[in-house]
Amino acid sequence: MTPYARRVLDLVELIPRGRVLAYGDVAELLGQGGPRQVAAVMSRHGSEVPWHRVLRANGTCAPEVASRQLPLLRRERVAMKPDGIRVRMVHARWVPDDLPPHLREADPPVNE
DNA sequence: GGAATGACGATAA
DNA sequence: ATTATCGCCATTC
Repeated sequence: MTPYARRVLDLVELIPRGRVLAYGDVAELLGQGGPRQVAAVMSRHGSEVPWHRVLRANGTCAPEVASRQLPLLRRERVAMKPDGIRVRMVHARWVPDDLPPHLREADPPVNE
């Protein structure tokens, strides 16, 4: 398990029940990597965390896991669009007010 | 160390 | 609405 993967999982752990983040949101909050890097971590280690609270930016689930993910989201009463397969990101997206310091940057600048 | 990979995202057609 | 293209970047070959 790489240090980067560790931070991704630590952040996903913090997503409250009933709220979600896009892969890209996780990357941006960490200030490192991108959506695909977060997705790669979830693919390998997702089972260790509330993986179902991470999905695509447009509110859809990754096709590979949609059949398992959708019921879990509904069970948490996550706001869905009328089609029932897309999350209303504008309502369900989690906006953390303060994030633990250790999730910030991998190598903090030793200077400045 | 360079190339390939990929639970993505934004945009264009 | 759907498909195609390209950028992204940590990890893995």
